[in-house]
Amino acid sequence: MGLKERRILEREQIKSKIFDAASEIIIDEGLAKLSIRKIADKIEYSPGVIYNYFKDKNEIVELIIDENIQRICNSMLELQLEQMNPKEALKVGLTTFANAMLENRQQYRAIMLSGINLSLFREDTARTNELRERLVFVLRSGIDAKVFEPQNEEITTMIFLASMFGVMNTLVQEEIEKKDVGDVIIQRHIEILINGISK
Amino acid sequence: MGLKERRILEREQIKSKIFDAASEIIIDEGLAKLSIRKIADKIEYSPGVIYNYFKDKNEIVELIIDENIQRICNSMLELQLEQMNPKEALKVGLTTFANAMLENRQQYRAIMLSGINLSLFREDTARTNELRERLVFVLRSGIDAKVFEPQNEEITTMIFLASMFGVMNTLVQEEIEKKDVGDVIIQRHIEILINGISK
Amino acid sequence: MGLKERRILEREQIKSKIFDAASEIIIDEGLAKLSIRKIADKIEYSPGVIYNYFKDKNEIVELIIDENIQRICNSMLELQLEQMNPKEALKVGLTTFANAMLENRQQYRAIMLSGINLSLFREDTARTNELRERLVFVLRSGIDAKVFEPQNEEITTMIFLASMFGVMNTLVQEEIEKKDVGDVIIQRHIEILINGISK
Amino acid sequence: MGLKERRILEREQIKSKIFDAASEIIIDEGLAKLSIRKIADKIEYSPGVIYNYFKDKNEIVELIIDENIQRICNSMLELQLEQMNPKEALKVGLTTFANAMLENRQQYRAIMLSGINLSLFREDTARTNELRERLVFVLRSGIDAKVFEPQNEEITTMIFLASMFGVMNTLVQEEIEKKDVGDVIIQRHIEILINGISK
DNA sequence: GATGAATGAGAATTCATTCAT
DNA sequence: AATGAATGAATTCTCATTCAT
Repeated sequence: MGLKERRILEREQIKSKIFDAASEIIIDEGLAKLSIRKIADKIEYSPGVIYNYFKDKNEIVELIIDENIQRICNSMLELQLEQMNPKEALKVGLTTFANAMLENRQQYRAIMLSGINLSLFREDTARTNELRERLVFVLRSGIDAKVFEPQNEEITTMIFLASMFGVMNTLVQEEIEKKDVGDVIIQRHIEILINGISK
Repeated sequence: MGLKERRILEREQIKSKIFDAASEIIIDEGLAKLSIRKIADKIEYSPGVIYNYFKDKNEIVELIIDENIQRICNSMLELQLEQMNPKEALKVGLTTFANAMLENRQQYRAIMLSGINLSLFREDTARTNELRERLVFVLRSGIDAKVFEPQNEEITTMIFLASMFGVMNTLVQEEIEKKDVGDVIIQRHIEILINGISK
Repeated sequence: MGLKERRILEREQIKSKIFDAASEIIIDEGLAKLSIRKIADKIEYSPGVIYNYFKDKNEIVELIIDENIQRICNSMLELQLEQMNPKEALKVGLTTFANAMLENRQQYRAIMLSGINLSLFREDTARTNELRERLVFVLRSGIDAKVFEPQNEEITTMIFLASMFGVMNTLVQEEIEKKDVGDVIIQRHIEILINGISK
Repeated sequence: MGLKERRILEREQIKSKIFDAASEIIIDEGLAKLSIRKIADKIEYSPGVIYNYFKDKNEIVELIIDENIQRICNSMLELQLEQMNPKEALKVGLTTFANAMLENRQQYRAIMLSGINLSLFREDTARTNELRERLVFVLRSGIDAKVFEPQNEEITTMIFLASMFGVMNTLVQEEIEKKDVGDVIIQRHIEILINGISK
């Protein structure tokens, strides 16, 4: 491995370190308490160094949020929902979505609270769009198959996602960390939602 | 009225003034922009005086959040849900709850943003307890009347409230301020939830 | 003297202290080296305190510059130029102007170099306008009296002021502080200018 | 050419590159925006390398200023003033001087802003000395030819140069960039100066 | 009780300079 | 000679809180 490669590698490592430190601070203390100085302290570098790797604090936050949104979306988009019946598809999809969100609890909270989760509904991020379209597709299939009540699929999708967010947020806030309790709540929640739109 | 009483009264009045000023700032500019200086400017007192009435800034914020939670709870607790059939009771109750939350969008957001809405589920505030109990009661009536599926009412209550929070949060964040659009979403949401637990 | 008056007085004193400290720093080290911290160090207060008296650093700088412009303008505007013959009026006016500028050498340099002396020609500050008008009037009188060559008075005024600035700047920079040497140069300069437009 | 010579040549080339990059930045963005990082970016070298060629940032700035002073001086020194009559010589000389200054407005401003144009009068830079001597010579010729008033030529030279600086500074600051307007002012200015010392 | 000046710690950011590689 | 990461001190500004009056 040449010098250049090592440099690049090291660079990536430090970038990761900064990224992870910021994530941890968000997890431990919340987004509002994140500061450049705290990150620097955590990685035991001087504050200025962070600007060698990121444009500004905002870039770090946005990257963390983006990364999480991508991860959450991807988890569901990897599924082969089209091959399942609509109810099953919804159930599997939403469950996967929930689990992906709970994977990084506090980071998810950062997303939720930063006002940036707008993007899930409004901005044209490829992934979030895909996610919504996938859900809309499943709902439409179900309506066509006379399994779901015929209702505006866009609105239903929005409600489902928003509702998921709310329940996830509560789980995180209530610090219901025991997997079994959380799972019961999530399952029941998804059941209610699917029931709620079924004939 | 003796001197003492007047003193106490005056004290309460100033406390209120501070409280209201802080509320207004949160409503107008958001929790992040709330500062002691701003409160002081608004009430036309000096900053220091605020510490004669409140321990610190945090206490004010917590009180405001509490008050809003109370208000939101009360709006629903004032209803005579017992006299309605369970479905109707749920629908009216949740709609009222939603409207109460949307009344002060920014303050509601402050509640969301501070990790304090824990209290809705965990802390033994009289009002929040009552709210939960009321919902549990309605659910139980519905189960007894064979209108709702027999399921753990505590969990269902939690899910309902959390789900409401999620949708409200999205409405506020998406800045869906037109009442009619918001109303459609809220109604559809409540419909899904009630349908979801109905036989 | 009541408490309030004393407070106001003290406030003015501190404001002056800040103002003077800033002036001194400009004088000693130049505008580029002026910083809030340096001011604070000089007055032996904490940096934050400065923001109790001035909006920001810029306000301080602008005030210093304004004040000096006012002072310089006033010195000339107080003269009764109309009662003199045009040549005499010009000579007295420009000499006064020069002396006023040299009074606060470094502050004058701050004005000169800050790019703010624009105002002398462009902005509609009452005083600077008046100054220009006064000179234009003198020139016009001289032209009417066939003492000066008929030429655009606005342009001549601009050239005179700019030329004065240049010579003053050089005197300050060259640190020609001995009054007699400076005076000779200034007198010769003014002579040349007046000669230069005379028939 | 031996290895040593090539090394020296290369060294000079890089030095030039740094120098030119810095000049461009000053021209485009002004002295205040000049930074080592920016220079490094421009020449596509790393920041550290600059310190192999220059002691520090200041040295670069001073060299640029020197160079500009040289250039401005040279523009006038190249003229064959001795072959003209004194008035013509002054007019041509000062006009050339003015145009040379306006060629690089920003750099000229850098000269003004740094207290370094001292050198024009005080330091024994060969070129600036020559410039002053040339003007002194022209003035003396005029005095001998009874065209100019007999007066101290050193002082007159100083006044002329200082006056030119003042007017140039104003032109640059007022952003009078249209050549025709600027030219009128410059010509009128030079006229006044020459008139001012003529019999 | 009220004042409001002052503090001190903290925020983000910039940048000349150094130095191990 | 060149790299570029790191430093450390600097910048402006904000704000909760304290305290002498």
